Amino acid sequence: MPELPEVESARLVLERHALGRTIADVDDSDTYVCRPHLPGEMRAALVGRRLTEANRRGKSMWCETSGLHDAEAGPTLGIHLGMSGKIVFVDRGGEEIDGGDYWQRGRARGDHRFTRFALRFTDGTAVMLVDPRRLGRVRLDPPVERLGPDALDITLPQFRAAMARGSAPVKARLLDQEALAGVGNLLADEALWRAKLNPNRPVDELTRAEVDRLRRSLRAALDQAVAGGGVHTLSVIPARHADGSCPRCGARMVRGTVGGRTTWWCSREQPGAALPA
DNA sequence: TATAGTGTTATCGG
DNA sequence: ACCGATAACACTAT
Repeated sequence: MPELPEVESARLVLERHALGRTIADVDDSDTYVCRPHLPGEMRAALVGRRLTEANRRGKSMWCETSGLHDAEAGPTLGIHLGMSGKIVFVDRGGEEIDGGDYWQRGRARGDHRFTRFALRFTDGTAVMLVDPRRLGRVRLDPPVERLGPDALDITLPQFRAAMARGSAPVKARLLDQEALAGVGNLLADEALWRAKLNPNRPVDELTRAEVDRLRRSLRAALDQAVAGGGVHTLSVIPARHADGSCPRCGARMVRGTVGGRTTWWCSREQPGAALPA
């Protein structure tokens, strides 16, 4: 599902099409995705306004809105894609003309069965959140202040600080959105594989050189995935299966659970392994 | 029919 | 209170 690169693709869909159009109607009837709002609450807050900015930090997006009648700006619209969310833009005829294709798996273009939220504009176009699993979220004035630095912007000192606390496995720390924002399960495996670090290594046992190497690897993985439009374009992802082998050295890939998530690593290049029972 | 899953968060135990 | 591990969430694809 969406990690930073996919969310950036979704943000660009909003930026290309949703900014500047006037909101005519809002479908906020899914009370699970739109919690804690009541149905109609977001519609009442947004109709007549325009989206003026599409922002992102880690996997969270938020849009600023215009004021009504030259008044001050409106509320902030927060969007999180969860595990299966996609942002899709459709034209006046309901034809899908952008979005969604950054992650085609399990969904045909134009399949809007799982639309959970939508903004319809005065010109008849619309943006929608298509999210089969409904783990995505849309809300007003979302809390984003708890997120750590965006993984694309994080400086070396900030990255060192993010890895400096506690003794969790390094992969668990990479996934901690309060430490740094944007890294998901696949990106974490890729960065660790590139840095040749075992995902179970406790952060407090990493050398400074290893931490710095990890940041370079993460940066390279992010750049590749953002350019390619998604984490599915990363190198080690195709090897995450039962008889997968390391794309670099050919050794068998090993599967385990780290930080509560399914994790794959190279048995030869990422040694160190399982913590003693 | 049973299971895994690209994310987040409440809850529990140390 | 801090930290880390786990379950739960909702639902589809395999």
